[in-house]
Amino acid sequence: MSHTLGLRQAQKQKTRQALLDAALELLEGQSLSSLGLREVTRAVGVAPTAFYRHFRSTEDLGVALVDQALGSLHPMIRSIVSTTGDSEERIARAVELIADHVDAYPSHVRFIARERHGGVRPVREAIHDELARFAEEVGTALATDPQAEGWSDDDLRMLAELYVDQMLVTASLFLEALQGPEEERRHVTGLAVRRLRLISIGRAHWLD
Amino acid sequence: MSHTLGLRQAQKQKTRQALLDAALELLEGQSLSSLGLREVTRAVGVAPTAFYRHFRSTEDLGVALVDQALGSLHPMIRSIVSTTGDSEERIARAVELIADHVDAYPSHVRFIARERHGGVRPVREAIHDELARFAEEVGTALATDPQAEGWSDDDLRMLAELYVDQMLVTASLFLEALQGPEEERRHVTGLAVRRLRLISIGRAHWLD
DNA sequence: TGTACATCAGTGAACGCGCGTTCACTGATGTAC
DNA sequence: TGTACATCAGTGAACGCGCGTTCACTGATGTAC
Repeated sequence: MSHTLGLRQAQKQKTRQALLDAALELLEGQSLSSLGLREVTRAVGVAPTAFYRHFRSTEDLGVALVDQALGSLHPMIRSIVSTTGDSEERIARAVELIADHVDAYPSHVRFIARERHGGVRPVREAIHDELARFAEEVGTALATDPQAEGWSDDDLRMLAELYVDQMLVTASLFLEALQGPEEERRHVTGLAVRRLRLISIGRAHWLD
Repeated sequence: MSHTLGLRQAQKQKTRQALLDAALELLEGQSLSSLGLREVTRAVGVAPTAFYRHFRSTEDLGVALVDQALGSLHPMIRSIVSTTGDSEERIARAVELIADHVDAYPSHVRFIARERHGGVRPVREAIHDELARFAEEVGTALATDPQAEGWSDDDLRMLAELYVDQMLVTASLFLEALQGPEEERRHVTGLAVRRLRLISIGRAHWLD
């Protein structure tokens, strides 16, 4: 029979997740470097000291949030990468998937955009490392594409990083448009599609 | 005869600038949303209350920093835009100018990268507005290029924004490489050049 | 199944500290005559 | 040029407050027999 968590462990996980969720919500209006431990526990409804049963510090909590936020991004990247069809179809599908992701996890996207260049080094580095892994994955996928014939490893890596960057920039634009009218979101969609189209054209003529 | 500031006004400006400089330095290790007024005055060596003679709050100081940081960026953009020569020469020159700018004003670049998606709305908006003006300027310059014939206003705008984004991304990469070995900086240079080259190629074949 | 003991997530009081903000002030600079 | 008054950048004491961290604790859950 499979191992079920004891009651105690399960309750602990629940509190931990509540702390992470509360922190993420509080981070919509501020940066991690100003997030207080007491703020978080107050939002959850536990004593401040309970925080230490789960994290050493808010910095430590921030690193855990990176795992969570980029964990939700990973499947989306896999989807985009594994989409089949011609260039134009794949672009449309990628932008659609990004928009859906922002709808589903706006606070994850905000957290990553904010802390990617934020004031807390370990968090910045965790994001950086994870994004490098994404680029690696995208690069590997690109390498299997017939279009990649004749490309150097360095150039493929460059393209992969450009795609990952564009994905984050696009997600960030959708996030800004989240509150706005439908028209604004369509504008972002159009912009993102044309950016990717330009990159795609550049890619097609790279070896000319 | 020209108007010279009185002694009193001159001294006030000096203190104000000292506050801005001290804040910028403190912001190398944290975000604006956690910057304290007392920290800043302590670094300058004035009483905490003196702060209020110059700014309503650290948020207000942040907006003033945006003016200063993007003010230093503006001439660089003009330089890049007004560079003549073929595509490859202009790309090399642009990347060189960006690298030099990061060397000259690393804390300006760090501040903009950090607060562009940071936790303080008025600062975020001030950066956003100013970057939109930069894109406008780049777009106007692009429109005069013979290569722009047949391009829609929307597509030109898209390209201009892509260039402004790339400039910031590149500046941010140079910033990360600032502490590292010369080799890393050459790597960033190569990467940035090839990114711009890919965009340039996409641009050349946009109307195919 | 029942009992005795161990574990440990969450508590609540207490601490010293630095924060932002107020206020009446001082004394150098500026201005009017 | 000198004098009398106004301005105002910077001061220093005081305030109430929320912060992160410590500590001994409680009582539900887990384990050994």
